[in-house]
Amino acid sequence: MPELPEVEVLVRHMDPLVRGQEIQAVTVRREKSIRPGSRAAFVRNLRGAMLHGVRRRAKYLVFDWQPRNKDFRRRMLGHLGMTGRMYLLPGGSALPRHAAVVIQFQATQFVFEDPRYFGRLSLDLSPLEKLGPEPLSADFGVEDFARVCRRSMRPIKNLLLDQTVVAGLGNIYAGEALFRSGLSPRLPAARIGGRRLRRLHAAIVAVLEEAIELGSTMVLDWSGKDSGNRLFYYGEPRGAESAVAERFHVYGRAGQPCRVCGTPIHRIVQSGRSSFYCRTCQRA
DNA sequence: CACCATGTTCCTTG
DNA sequence: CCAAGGAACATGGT
Repeated sequence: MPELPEVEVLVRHMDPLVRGQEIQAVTVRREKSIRPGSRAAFVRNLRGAMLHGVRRRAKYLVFDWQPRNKDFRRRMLGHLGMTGRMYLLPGGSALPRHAAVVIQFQATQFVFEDPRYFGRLSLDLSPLEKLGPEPLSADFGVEDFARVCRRSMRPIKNLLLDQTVVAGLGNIYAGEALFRSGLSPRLPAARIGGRRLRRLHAAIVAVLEEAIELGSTMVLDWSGKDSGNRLFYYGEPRGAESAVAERFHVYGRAGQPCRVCGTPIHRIVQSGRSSFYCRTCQRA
């Protein structure tokens, strides 16, 4: 489920539910999901801690708490990888097969489930240091963004996936932002002029904001059972069926007509990943 | 059976 | 040093 908007919506749901909760017990059912780090150190640091809350940075979740011993760590990083989910279940509920880590609160249990094990939890916060600006904050300035683009010959799609350039875009929203700004994903970044770069910058912000807005209108399937709309674990939309169905303009739509001009959406592979775009609306 | 998949990191090659 | 490609991680959907 993980690009910036999905993590943001998850955090907004989860923060009020974990804030003020005391960690009674921690079960690491899959040690590889604590990475880097060991099960023993992880459990020792979390047990007895009082959660302050959870927030988002790029695609990461940052949990912070008051540890039971002042020498213990007070923050944890979470990443959902490709298929990770985090949710709360009533205490004592049956766990899904791929529940990797379970944290017990008073009446509920936090579950980190991840079939593919690309996601992780860790007490090591250092990955945050390498991240570029948050796209929805004032740190994401159009001038800085333009400067980075102008000195790179990499295809713009690849640049948008680079978390040091802007933090939080993934394959879906990078492609959607390029569609919205009318740019081919193959364009060498340095060949995009100031005007088009400004349009791209604005498209990145708009695409992310709209996705968060859409996600916020849905009811989370808090049980974690629903595979939801196949990409994320949102449950049913509240009176916004069509918005969900038409959520993407290009992602996953190879062969289907462009919503603007009707040209079949084209699929190419860049750096081993699919890029979808309209060859009429998105020019080189 | 085949192919594809929202992410990151590491390694090799140019 | 930079950029690109492939592999690895391991499973599930179509």
